[in-house]
Amino acid sequence: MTPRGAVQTPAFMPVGTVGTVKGVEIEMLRATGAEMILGNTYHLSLRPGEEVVESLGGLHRFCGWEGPILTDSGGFQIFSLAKMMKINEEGAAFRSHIDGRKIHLTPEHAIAIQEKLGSDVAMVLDHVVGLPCERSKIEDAMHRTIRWARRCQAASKRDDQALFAIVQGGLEPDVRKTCAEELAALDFPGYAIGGLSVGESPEEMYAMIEATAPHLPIGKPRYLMGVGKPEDILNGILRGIDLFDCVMPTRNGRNAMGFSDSGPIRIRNAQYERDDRPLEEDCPCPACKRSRGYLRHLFLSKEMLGPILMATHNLAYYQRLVQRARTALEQNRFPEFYRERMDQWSQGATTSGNTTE
RNA sequence: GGGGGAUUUCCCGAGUGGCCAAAGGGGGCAGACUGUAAAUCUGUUGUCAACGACUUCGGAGGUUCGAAUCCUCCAUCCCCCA
Repeated sequence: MTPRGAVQTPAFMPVGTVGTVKGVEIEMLRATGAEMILGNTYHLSLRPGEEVVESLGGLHRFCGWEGPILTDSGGFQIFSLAKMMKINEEGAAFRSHIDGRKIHLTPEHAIAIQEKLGSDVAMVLDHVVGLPCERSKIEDAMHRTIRWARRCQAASKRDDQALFAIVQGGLEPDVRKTCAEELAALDFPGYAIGGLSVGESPEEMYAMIEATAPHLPIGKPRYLMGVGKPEDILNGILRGIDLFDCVMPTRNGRNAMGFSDSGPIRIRNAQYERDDRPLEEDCPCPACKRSRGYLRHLFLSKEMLGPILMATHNLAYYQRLVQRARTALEQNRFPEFYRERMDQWSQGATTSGNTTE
């Protein structure tokens, strides 16, 4: 599927914004079962700069990950760094979050940067708006995203790099549909659904996937950007999504939350002080060779191994989750698997996060 | 033996008549985190029948309408002079 090998889908791609999946060494990352990871155009362009990455052999060699890499375009930063960004038809003008200098990111720049980084999949520059948002703004952003997608397509030259388009449209089903159809006509090798998990409810998000997916070309990868919690992943798969990425396993892991089949485990909580069990009984990750009590101790002691182990566990958990989903799909029993998982997670939630006492 | 300084809520440490259940840190407890400005952020941390009441600032008395804050004695610790 990519020049660096196939990726089994549905797949979860860990996020390595600045050329590292935070806290997780490449060896460990591979061991979790991850096949493809993310990098970020905006961040890497700011530091160390795409020229530097290129001169050091491209992003793969630079960071040591030999598998496929997808780079995000910086479109998400139009949303997340909105306070220091101005947008117009030409592109986005950022104030660097590092040193305050002005950065111009146009669709053409976004492509040029990603070509220098040498990722396997590049993303078009899109216009992400936070939700809720008034319809007129959503329409503007959607049309701009399509115009920018055309410009990205025109600027794209590397034939060893796929370029994915991104569907926008906020919470307006018909705007999503229009966007999907117009982008589908442009014949991109893959399509993403963007602008979700930016303030809306899970139900609204699922509804938007349903409003979009049917209008995307059949047989091409569908990537739900930035999503999400374990239950969001399964809900995405249920609605036909092939690719996911999210900072949640790494960030929440660093912040002492572990994911499990019984729901989230806030490992700092006093209830785990003398808990001899691993986070998850059958998990093969290095964190699960230790007790919850030990992991808690690491966090309370502010030892860096805590975040490292927890992030690693979460990535392993996410990989095992999509792996199990793949198996269930192959065996034609995904709905059962889905039901089973959702039931157990919601059970864990009703017992106030107290997983197994 | 003489002189001076200290003692504050779990810890450190502000506060020197009312606006003090008492600043600020730390620690504890709980929560948040969805294409990463995040190893970050938020709330909470005397007790209770709790928009009110009660008990706290080394101990015991006292002054005052009112004391962590002023006075007396006691205890403990530190410094200086013998």
